[in-house]
Amino acid sequence: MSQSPQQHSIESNAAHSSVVGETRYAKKKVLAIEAAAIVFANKGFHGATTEDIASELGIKQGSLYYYFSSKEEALRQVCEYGFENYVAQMQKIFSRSQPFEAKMYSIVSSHLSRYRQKSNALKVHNDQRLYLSKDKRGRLKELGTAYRQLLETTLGEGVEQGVLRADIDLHFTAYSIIGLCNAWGGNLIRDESIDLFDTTESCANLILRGVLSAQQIGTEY
Amino acid sequence: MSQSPQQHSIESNAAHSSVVGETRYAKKKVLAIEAAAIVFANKGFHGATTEDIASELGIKQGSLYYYFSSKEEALRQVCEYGFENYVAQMQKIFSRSQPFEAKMYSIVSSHLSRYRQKSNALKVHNDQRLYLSKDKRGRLKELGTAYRQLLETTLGEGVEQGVLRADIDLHFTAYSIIGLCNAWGGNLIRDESIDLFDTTESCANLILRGVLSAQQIGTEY
Amino acid sequence: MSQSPQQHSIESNAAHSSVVGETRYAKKKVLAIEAAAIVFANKGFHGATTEDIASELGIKQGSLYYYFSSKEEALRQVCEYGFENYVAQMQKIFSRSQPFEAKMYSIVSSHLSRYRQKSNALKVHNDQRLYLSKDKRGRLKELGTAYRQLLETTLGEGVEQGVLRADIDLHFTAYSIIGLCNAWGGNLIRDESIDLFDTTESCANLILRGVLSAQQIGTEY
Amino acid sequence: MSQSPQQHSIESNAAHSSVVGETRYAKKKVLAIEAAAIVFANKGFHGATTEDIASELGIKQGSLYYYFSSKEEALRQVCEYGFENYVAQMQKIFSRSQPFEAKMYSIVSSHLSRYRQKSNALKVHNDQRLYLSKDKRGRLKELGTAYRQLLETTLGEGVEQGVLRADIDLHFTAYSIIGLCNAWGGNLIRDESIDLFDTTESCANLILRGVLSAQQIGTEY
DNA sequence: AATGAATGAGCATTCATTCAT
DNA sequence: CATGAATGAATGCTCATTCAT
Repeated sequence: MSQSPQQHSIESNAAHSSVVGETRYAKKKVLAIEAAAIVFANKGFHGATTEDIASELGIKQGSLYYYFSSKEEALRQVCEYGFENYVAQMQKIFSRSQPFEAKMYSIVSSHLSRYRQKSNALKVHNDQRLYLSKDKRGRLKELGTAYRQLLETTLGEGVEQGVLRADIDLHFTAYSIIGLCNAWGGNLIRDESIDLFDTTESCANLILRGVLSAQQIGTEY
Repeated sequence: MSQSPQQHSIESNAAHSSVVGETRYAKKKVLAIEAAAIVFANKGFHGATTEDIASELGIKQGSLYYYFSSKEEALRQVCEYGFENYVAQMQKIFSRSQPFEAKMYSIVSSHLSRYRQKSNALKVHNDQRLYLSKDKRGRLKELGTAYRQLLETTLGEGVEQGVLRADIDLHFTAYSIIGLCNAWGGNLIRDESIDLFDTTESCANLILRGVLSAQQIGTEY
Repeated sequence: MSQSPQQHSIESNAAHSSVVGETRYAKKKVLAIEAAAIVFANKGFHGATTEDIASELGIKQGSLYYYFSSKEEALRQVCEYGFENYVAQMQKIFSRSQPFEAKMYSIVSSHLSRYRQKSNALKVHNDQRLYLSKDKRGRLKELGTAYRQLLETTLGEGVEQGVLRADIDLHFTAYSIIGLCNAWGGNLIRDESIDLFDTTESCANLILRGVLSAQQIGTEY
Repeated sequence: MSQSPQQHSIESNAAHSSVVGETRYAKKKVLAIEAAAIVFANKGFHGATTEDIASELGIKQGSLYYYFSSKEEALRQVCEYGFENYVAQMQKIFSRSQPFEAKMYSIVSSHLSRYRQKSNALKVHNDQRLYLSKDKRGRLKELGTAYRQLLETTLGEGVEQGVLRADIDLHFTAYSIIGLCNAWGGNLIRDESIDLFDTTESCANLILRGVLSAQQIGTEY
């Protein structure tokens, strides 16, 4: 049915035709995903047309089906592409052995700078993944769960080490960190004048220390 | 040209024919806005069809145009409806004289409970307003600016009173509070099992105190 | 089916309820036909909406059906209204006993001045009557035939009297006079700056004498 | 945005890929314009549907948009197509050096035979061009002006040569010739039994000599 | 006599998708 | 690999028409 050449999909982990290079197809497929990401990020899944994506990629509309078997499939691949990259980077951070506070800076910094580098795919994952039919969300759910657990584990370690308050809810806190970063990520993409470093600082600080002044915390807690 | 009855739009501030009752039209118009809000919240602006909205309202598709002159106009009215209500409630809170910490609880509580009460219109405002053409966003921008200033002012008072740390960025903090609440608001709508009270507590706590334990703060700050 | 009160249709020749006055209905019905004529003349039958007509008449769209049982019926009545008036006036001219040349002036003058007096109904008859379904054209065909015969008869008399050339085709000539007048009628409505008297003179002259100079005619004929 | 292939519009004057052949697209585009002309001529612009045009062309309704970006655009192109052809043919006639009277026969003959050859596009131009929005009429106005000037110039020459009466209004006469021919053109399309040659003769004769008999002209003029 | 409200059918337009070349 | 051409289903919107009040 589809003309898409599955024998060399970049999605498969199959051995490459050569050790060094990727096939021409695989290279262009990445470009296709990125083109789709740009378009979905700007117009939303339903607001985007296959024509938009094709012209972003510099090919004709019908030719897009050489790379994606359907528009929804394009969305799935964009989401996975964006989120996989993201999670992979986060895993590196989590595996590093460093003070908790520094780790938190790294987490936030990584998240935000990824947005600023026009990582449209991640934005698409965050904003549009719910438009995927359930049977296409499997891999994303896996990744999401893995990621949140990683984050929760890290937070749990912080609690055990006495660096974090014992009364925080790990699940809640993980979600909140992600939510806060996503909110600012959106701002960073929309408004280029926002300073990335300042925002990273502020976010990490808010998460770590909240807004109350020291004496207040002493007083009431 | 249009058959839509502009003479009694609920949007106008014109005096009603009687103090007590709204016209039948005005009542149904509100229902229409709410129906549109439900549909837009679930499917997104571009994913929703006028047929979806009409059937949610219990009328035929074409009849919807008796209430909205276009789909985009429906989006605009939903956004304004949701945001106006929200801002009005916030203004009440801001005008109350109460300790800062309590005020923060009120702000978060108000924001989140509004989502839980299926305030789809607010969710639509947050997620879909960017699909409005620029010339339809005027009122929304006004409201948004007014709201952020209110929040920033409140935070500024907290700083002056010494309740909040002097080094926080008011603008950043205001945005962050809104972003965090919106993230959890989305979760609350999607997942009914999440406890509203717990979430409110946790959000307010995170914003106020962050995650670090007391001695850490003492140590490093 | 229709709510239209046929008992006092202005179309019927039934005795009026009073010798002097027409009923209120009959008066407004005429206004309705004239409103429809204006709209059809400007926008064409298919380009016009019942809303256009109603608002021209100063009532609400649904109310129009009190006067016309359907849009097409409105067209029929406009056409008949316009053409009946026109034919009646022509009949007066034809019945007058006067030199042929003067008669031709009268015919042209009557036709053109009728257009200039915003006789939209006549324009509608000329331009839009073909959009009537065949079973609604009966009366119009009668009138048209009667009119053309009248005109042809008049031309025939001209030939018999030796005023007109013997070799002209009566049928052709009648059609041509009508066609020429209609063409100028359209111009007169569209462009108010065109002088009615000049145009009448010119039309009559063209029909009577053509464009050739006298000696040419002598020479070649 | 549109899938319509603008790069090879037959409207452009760009060099063709080969001297001999037009592209397949260009050929079918002409067919599309002619199909639209037939439908518009029969039903009027507003009375015609894109489905009518598509089925006349033998394709599905949606596919029509491969050739026209909108229904109104189709009307514009039909009008220009019809009128351009017509004006071009007229220009040939005007440039020929021949006695005035023969020229008039040519003009009328050309005009009428064009109608008879089912030149629906010309009829559409005459009857429907006013339904074009003003910003789409530019080219048509140019052509119309050019044509009328040509005709007026020719008539002016006739006057100078003494072939035409000195007292005729060039502008008026030009318009009248066009109007008369259009009126008969409509008849010729509608009624196949009308003889083209006779009609041409009669029209030219009427324009040249009018209807009065020779002695009358002598008498009164 | 008129209106508000609704309907349903029609229509222009868009767009994902297919496929021969 | 890529494209031109076409399709068909959907979808926003219009509008003549109906009818209870």
